Amino acid sequence: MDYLAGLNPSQRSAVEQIKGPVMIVAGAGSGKTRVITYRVAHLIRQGVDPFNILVLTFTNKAAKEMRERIMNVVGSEAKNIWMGTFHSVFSRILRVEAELIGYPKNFTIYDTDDTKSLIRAIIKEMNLDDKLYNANHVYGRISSAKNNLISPQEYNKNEAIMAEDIANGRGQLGQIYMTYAQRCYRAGAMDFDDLLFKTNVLLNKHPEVLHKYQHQFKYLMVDEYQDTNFSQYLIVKRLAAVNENICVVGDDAQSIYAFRGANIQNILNFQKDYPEVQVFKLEQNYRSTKMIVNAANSVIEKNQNQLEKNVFSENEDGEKIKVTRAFSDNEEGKTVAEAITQERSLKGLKYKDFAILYRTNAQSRAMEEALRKLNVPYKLYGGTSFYQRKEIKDLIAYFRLTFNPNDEEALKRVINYPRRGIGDTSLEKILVAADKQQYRLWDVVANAQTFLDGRSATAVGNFGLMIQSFQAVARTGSAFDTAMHIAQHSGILKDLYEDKSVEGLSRYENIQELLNGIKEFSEREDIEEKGLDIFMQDIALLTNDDKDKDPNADTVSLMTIHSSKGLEFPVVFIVGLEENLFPSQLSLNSRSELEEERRLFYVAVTRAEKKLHLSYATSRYRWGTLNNCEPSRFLDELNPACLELDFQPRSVSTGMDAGFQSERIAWKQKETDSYSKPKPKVVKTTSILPKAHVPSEGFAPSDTAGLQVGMQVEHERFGFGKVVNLEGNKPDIKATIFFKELGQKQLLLKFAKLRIV
DNA sequence: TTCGTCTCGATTTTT
DNA sequence: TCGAGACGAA
Repeated sequence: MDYLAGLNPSQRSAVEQIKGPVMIVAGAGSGKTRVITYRVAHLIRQGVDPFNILVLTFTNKAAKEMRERIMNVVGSEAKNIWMGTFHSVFSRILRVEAELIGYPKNFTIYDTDDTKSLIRAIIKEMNLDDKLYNANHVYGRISSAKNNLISPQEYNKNEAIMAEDIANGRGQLGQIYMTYAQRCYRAGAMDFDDLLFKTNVLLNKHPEVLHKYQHQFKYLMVDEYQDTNFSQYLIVKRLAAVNENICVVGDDAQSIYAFRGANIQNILNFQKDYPEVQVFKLEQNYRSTKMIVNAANSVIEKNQNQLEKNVFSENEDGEKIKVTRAFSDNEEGKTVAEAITQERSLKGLKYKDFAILYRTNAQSRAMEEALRKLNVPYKLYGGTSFYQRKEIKDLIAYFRLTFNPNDEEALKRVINYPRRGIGDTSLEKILVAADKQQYRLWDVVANAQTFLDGRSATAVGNFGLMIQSFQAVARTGSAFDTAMHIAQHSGILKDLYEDKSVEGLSRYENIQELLNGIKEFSEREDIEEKGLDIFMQDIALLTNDDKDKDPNADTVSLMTIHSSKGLEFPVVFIVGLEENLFPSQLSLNSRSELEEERRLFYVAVTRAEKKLHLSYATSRYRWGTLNNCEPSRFLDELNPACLELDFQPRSVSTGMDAGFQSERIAWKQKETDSYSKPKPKVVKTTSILPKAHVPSEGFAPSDTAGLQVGMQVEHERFGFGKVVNLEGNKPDIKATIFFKELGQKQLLLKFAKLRIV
């Protein structure tokens, strides 16, 4: 039981409570992973068969790490635990049970690109306006329907949803969803959301299957529970219904994926779902200094509706948080880079002790340039992953087609790559033929002569024969031999080899790397089935999972705050603390979105162990134009006692207690000044707008959903006014407002920042 | 069918 | 600014 010795009392009781529903509320840096891994180890030590334990995580990386750590305690038994991401665990189950719900066992998993491409195709086929039916928007809509377990049929029957779509001028959305689902079904494909949606269908329609897994998974644990969506919630709830040995771990303060359907209510309501739940709170932060923890607390307390907890640190007080103001994004980069070199030599730190976190990927450019100038080695996280590269996706599309020739997206991708004279027209004919007669795609391809004529029939026929030959090879060959055969005979390898450009070379190398990976897989001794089809099964579920990131490399880490979740660094820089950037402009419409931004800021702050730097620029290039920026409201929200400014904030009033609020006002003042005495400056659309009105203190735009004619409003710049008319449909509602100072103006509600008075 | 030019749109993204 | 997708000409 020595592993229990290193735990504090609340950690220890959370580990030891193995029966019944348990909720562990784990504050940032409170040793959460430790508790989960020890709890699983403890279950096994108490005689629970690893095979009866299911642990669900959100990332492959988390699953992998935990498994390794559990192995350190209990040894190789840990191999038999069911542990993985929601998607990987349930796709594994679906591969076994797929036929019960009408899918082939070797169904394809459509990734986001496949999904969007199919949606785009459907929108086109239906002759809809692709501006109005923007593929991203439609995808979001379908995805959230699935996450809330609304089937296409239910979607179309649901009056509220239909009314909303019609009000938005998108009455055909339900039809698109319907068609999309049919096309996926016909292609033998599931998208990411389907892996959970169809699992729910399976468990719902087949009580015997539900029963089987309920009895197999006697103990359930869910990590990052605050990030679960309804679909995931229900799967967990169903599986746990018999034994109720369910333990969820999470931190509502770190819920940052609501925009993707995560429902923070799942964790907030857990106690309602299981009234007899045992709640354990891990409140001691072992990661950060008191200063950082206090600062973080001072921010997060501005959110309403939280699980009550008191995160504290017994570490050293630590240094104050340094706030830097720069004139531009480039200057911000420069100060950060200089601070890193300085602090590194001053404190004897390594480059890998530093991280630069930002809200949006676009911000990395200025940072990268500055680091390069000072020869600071850095590593950029995020971005396109290996498996998202075009050449990799192309080759994989051939693999997909070999095992599931009805895979429409794979077919579209490679039927004419490399070039073989099958253009859009022929492809369209194939799709139309399949659609009209409800044939499977492959039936059309394999019988090309029936549907096409002349040259294109031959070309498509040959393509079909080629895929068949791949299937024959796959039946007997090893994963590697099959993959190599396909790479060669599809013409991909040749096509890339002939491209001698730098990019072409690296594409060729990437293919080599994929093939090497498959070779390694072929030679693995710990698994029995080693066909290419097995290798393919999880490939869509792999992401950046750091096949190339060497954790020992001494480099500064650059990443978005989202991808920093779960990580920690001695010194952290959070850059771009400006209104409309962080918090993001798009989050200002609703309280809940703003609260999510605040949680994001909380996550960022709590990544730091020893020292935190914050910075903002007063101007920044965005989409090619120079914009003026104001300091983020989050700077105001931090406890001023934790801050150390490297400049004198201009104060309009006393000069004392000058927070960023006054800095912001001062900034506005400055804009007004510069307005009165024009100087050669980069003219920006917003800066030439009237600035006469100084918004009332604490001005924050209201949710304008309920705005009605006759209401009094305040506009950030135009001042007070009265709504005289509203026209158009959401989200393009146009309001006519009569402003006291400026007269009548028309504003689009989605842009205008209005406060309802 | 293919290739070059144009236009639009643009957060975050564990899967 | 940058990239993907659409569109039009050869």
